Parts: sequence; C-alpha cells; structure tokens
Amino acid sequence: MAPRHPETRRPTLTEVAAEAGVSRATVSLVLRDSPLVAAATRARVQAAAEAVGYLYNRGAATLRAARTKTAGLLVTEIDNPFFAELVAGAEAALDAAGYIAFLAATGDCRDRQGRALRRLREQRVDGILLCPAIGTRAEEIAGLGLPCVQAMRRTPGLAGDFAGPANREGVEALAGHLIAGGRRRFVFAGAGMLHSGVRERLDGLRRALRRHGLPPPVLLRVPGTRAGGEAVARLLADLPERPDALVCVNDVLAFAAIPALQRAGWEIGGDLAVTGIGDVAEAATIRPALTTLRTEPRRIGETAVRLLLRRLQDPAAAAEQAILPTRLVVRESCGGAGNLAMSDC
Amino acid sequence: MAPRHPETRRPTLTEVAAEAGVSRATVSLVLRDSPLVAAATRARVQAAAEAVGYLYNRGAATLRAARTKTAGLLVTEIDNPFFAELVAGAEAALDAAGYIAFLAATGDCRDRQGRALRRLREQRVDGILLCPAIGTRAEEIAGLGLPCVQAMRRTPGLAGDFAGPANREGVEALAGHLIAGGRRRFVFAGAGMLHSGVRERLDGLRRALRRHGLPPPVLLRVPGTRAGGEAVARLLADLPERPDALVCVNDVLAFAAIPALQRAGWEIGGDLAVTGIGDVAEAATIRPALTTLRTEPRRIGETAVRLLLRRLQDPAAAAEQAILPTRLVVRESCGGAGNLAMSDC
DNA sequence: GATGCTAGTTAGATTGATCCAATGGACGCA
DNA sequence: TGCGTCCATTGGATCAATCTAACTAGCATC
Repeated sequence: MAPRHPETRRPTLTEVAAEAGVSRATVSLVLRDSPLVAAATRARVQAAAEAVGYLYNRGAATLRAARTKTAGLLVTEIDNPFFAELVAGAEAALDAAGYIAFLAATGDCRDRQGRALRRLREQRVDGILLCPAIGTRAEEIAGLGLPCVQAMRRTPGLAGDFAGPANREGVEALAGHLIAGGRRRFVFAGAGMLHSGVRERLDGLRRALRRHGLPPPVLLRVPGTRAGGEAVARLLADLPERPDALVCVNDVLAFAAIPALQRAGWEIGGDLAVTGIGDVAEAATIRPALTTLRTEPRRIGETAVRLLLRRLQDPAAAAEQAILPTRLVVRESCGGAGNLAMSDC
Repeated sequence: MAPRHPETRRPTLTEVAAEAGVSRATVSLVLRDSPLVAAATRARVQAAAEAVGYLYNRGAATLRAARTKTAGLLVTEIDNPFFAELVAGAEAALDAAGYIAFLAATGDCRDRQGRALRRLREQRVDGILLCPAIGTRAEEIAGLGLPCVQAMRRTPGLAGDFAGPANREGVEALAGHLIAGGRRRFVFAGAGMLHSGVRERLDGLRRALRRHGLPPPVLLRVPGTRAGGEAVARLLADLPERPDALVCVNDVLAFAAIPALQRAGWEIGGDLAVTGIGDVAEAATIRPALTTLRTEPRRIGETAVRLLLRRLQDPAAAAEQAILPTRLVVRESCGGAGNLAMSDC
C-alpha cells in the first residue's frame, strides 16, 4: 500500500537558497524569471530547486504580491454545448498564458452568481470572465473592484470589456434568408429571459421583418433550454394563426423543439422552417439538419480571455467591444433555397 | 466613468477586531463557525465584519492552515458533451459543499496533464478529480501526495477511489440485445486509445460474442472523437467482410459516424446497427435516434465528488470503487426488436 | 582619490490569517 | 474562603513567499 498523503513538509525557498548558496530573495527572483539575476546564478538556483524537489507555493506568493495567476469563468450552464465550447476555448487560452481557471455556473440565478463571485474574490482571482445572470446590476460588477470581461451578454449601464457575436446583423441575415424563401409568419422562441443577447437577436428579427413590410414576430416566452424547446410544440398549436417560421434563440432550444414538433405533426423545413443560433456540432446531425447562425463559441471564449489578459496588463486601457462576425449556415430545417449548402452573410 | 480597480486596501481581521472590540483570534473563530465563541460575541463580530465591508482572504488562511477549499477537475476534453455533463455534476456538488473548482483539460496528453497537475499543486488544492490521460503511471498520481479520485478510467496499478459506469456488464447487455436482433458480424470503433474504460467496454462485447459462439469483433483503432467517427465510414468500406453491427466506444463517435456512413450508402438500423455509450442529449435527436448505453455522466461527476469529500474528511478510509449501473436505451439505430422503446438491462 | 553608475545580490520587514499555550472570570463545591 | 473546572478569549509566533531599500563590487569619469 503506497503512502497516501504523507505529511512531508514540502521544501521552501529557504531550503533551495541554502542548497544553492544564495539568499531567499535571489531564489525568488529566479523563480519569477527576473532579468536581474546573472545567468550563472540562475542556473545554480534552478539546479538546486530541482535537487531538493521544490514546489512553488502560490498561496504564499499571493499573500505578498497582488497576482494569483488565476481567473474565474462564470457561465450560465456548463452542460449546454454552446457554453461547453466557450469554456473550452477560454480554458485553453488561459492555460497558454500560464493562468488557471476557476469554473462556476450561475444557472442564470443572481443569488448563485453572487455566491460564486464572493468565493472568487475570497480566492483573490486576478480577473473574471462573466456571462452575467439575468437581472445583474451594473453596480454588482463594478463593485467587485476586479477586472471583469463580459461574454455573450451585457449588463445594462456597464461599459466594460465585452466579447460576443454580432447578433443583430446575424439574425437579420438569417431572417432575410427565410423571407427570401417565402416565409411570412414568424415566431420567436426563447423570449422567456430577455437579457441583452436575446434582445439583440429579437431586434435583428424585427428589423428584417419591418424592412420587408411583414408583421412583427409572435413571442414565445420560454427559457432557452431543452425544456423550453419541448414547450414550444404545445404553444405553437395554440396560436390563432399558423406560423411558417420558428426562429429559436439558440441551437439547444431548437434541438428539443424539432422532435417535439415532428411528433405534433409539423413538417420541419416544409410547412414550418426552424432555425437555431450557435451552430454547435449537434446542428449537423439532427434531422432535418439545422439551419443556424454560426457564432463560434470557442472563439468567443478565446477572445474574452484575450481581452481579460490585456486588461490585466493595462488596467487603464480603454474598454474594448469585440463583436465577432457570424455566418449563416443553411441546412434542411428551413427548406427553401440553398438546401444543404452553406453561405456567408 | 466608474472607478475601475480602486486600490482600496481591503479591511482585514484586525479592522474587524477593532470594530467589534475583540481580538483577531476571536474574529477568526467566528468566521470559521467555531462553537467556541459565545453567541453574543459572534453576533457582534458578524455585525462588525458587515460594517467594515470585510472580505475573507482565503490565500492568507491557506498559508497558515492546510485547507484551501478548492479542488481540481481534470478531464479529457471539456467540449465533449459527456464530459461537460460530468463536469457540471461535479461542479454543482463541490459548490454545495463550499468548495470551488479549478478546471483544466488534458486532451488525453500526459504532458498537458502533468503541467495542469503541477499548477494545481502550486495552488495547493485540497484534492483532485481526475480522468487520467492515456499512459498515466501509478507513481505520477501516488506521488502527488494529494487525495485523488479517478473518474471513468483507472490508472493500472493504482488502487484508489474510483467512480465510473459498469462498462463490462452494460456493453454485454447491449451486445446481447444486438445479437438477439440477429446481428452477427461486429465491429468495435474507438479502440485507438486503450485506456481502462475502453478495455472494459471491449471486454464486455467480446464476452457477449463468445457466449453466443460468435467471432470476436473487428477493431477500428480510431480515437473516440467526432474525427474518429468520420474515419469510420472509410474503414468499414475496406473490410473484407461486410459487418452488420458497429459498436462505438462512445456517443460522440457514433454521432459523427452515422451521417458519414449514410453518405457512404449504409442504411443505419437496417443493414448496419450502430450503438453508442453515454446517452447524452444528442442521442435522442440524431436520425436515426441512437441506441446507446446510458451511463449518467452527471451522476458520475457527483459521485466522484462525494468520494473526494469523504476522502478529505477521512484520509485513512478504505478506497471505494463506485461502479454505477447502466441502462440500455433502445432507439432506432440498431433496428430489430424494441424500436423506439426503452428497456432496462 | 573621490564620485557616480550599474549590475547583481541581500537582510529584514511585511502580507493576513491560523495555531497554540496561556489567561481571566464565572461557577460549583467542600 | 479556597480550590479546581470549564468556558470564552487572547497575545504572540508562524506560515512562505515578495517587496523595499540598501549594499557590494567593479569600472569609468572627473
């Protein structure tokens, strides 16, 4: 039986210093890659650290210095494939920069978000990447006293760094495609939680309809989840007028809506066009394959981290809004022109 | 323009102590919910902490005490929906216990895993939940000197805590179902990386075939990813004998294999049965819907955390192996009996 | 010979909480 | 009153790093 958690005292700077025949301060400088130490000394210290099996204690460093080399990733839900990809991209980018990520989910609940934020501050993270929960107020974020980059959604009245897709323009193009395909009576599903991202998407849709002289969309106030998608089939049946296009606030909602609608007798791509937003992997395998707006979550995560790292380097820099272009991916679920093809927007 | 990161010195125990008219030690006891302090004193201290806007500094506490209230989550890939669910379950369970999770991905690469483990140790995490990368050696884990619960896979020769599905029994039942449906010539896809989990699945399949006097499966040595799934179509066409059943090592591989096979002219569920393992949400929406073995990743994550918390409480406890039961979910992709139904195994 | 400069190194103070041993006061009991 | 307990509280040391300012050579300059 191997020893489990041996209470061996780990060696400290002092031991390394003794081994190398220098002071603690010098060892500290070497470990932090300071240009102040001579090459020979540096080599000697590194050898000594290796020899005694030294392990850096970031906790002790944190106490004295202001940096922890950690960042918080606070997203809505981890097991939504969209956010999973966003988190994967953010984690990889942080890792590459020598940071390590704390992960927490808000479930779009302000209380949970508040708890998580408190823990992250207790841990003295250097910065936070946040998909703010519905109802988050600007003071909550500004009051953190921490660099915070928002992703996907913005807290109203908070003019900080932000990374997200060009929702309005993208959805406008998506709706334009549907209209060109002959669709006229639009429903927008997922208006249950009107955060800034949803509002932009809805705005894009409204603008396209207005431009073509069509009536505004019917709103289904369901959450943007699989559960929300399942509710859609029932709600659609109850509408006074039969719609011919269902624009879903995100892919996941569409994934659940499509089978439910099929069971209810709708012919997806035929009498009803269905679209998503995101273009996660499942969009290509569901049948009919989903017409959607590609927003590249992985890249959004990477971009948000880039903004965060920049902000850490230069706290006084002007706030940056990284609005990433989207791309319309036309598949079968919208029927009409361009079936199975992809086209830029 | 709101102040960005005001260099306000955060109040410390000393300030709270002064405000409450007690010593630092007493404040510390209150903050840690010690039963030693009198109720009146406790209330006074809590009010004082609130009044001065005190924020606990876990870094300082860590330096003195041995606990950080953090744990590491080290998984293969975050954007595989299976692991995303596992991580979501683990994060929720850790959160409920007052812990916060570091997240990192190994990409099944020992070097990356090693780097992540080093960072986690530098941060002095209390414990680690690990899906060990291929080729991980027992000493690497035992040498951490840290509580470590393995999930999904085991490092050979390491007898520690473990949480994972009953792969062998599950796949045996799955294969039994296919055989009962008339399938005879089996291919196993995803044998590119033979970790313990894959080996168990393969064992289960082999056992079922042997029991029914059928020849062993053909192995396709592709990775268990979407890319691996796409390679499958080409490889199947090249086989000397046409198979009638494709057992995929996981759902994600099957999701990519099915459309690729369809394009190559195979009739899924008809001339070729295809199955996955996991039963993530996409399994129900792909067409034909995927027959798979439900392994409940979320519950595996929760269970692994339960084991980890137990180990933290009692480092000397006997190692526990939590082997969670699986459930056969029969859908269309395997054709034959039980179409669209679900059945226990 | 005094002075200034630079590169490399260092001693000692500091960070904010916890641990430990000690202390003061209230209480019970002979 | 005196003594032993028990409870609540405390001062000082401690954890392992970083920071600050100072110091030492070595060399060039005036």
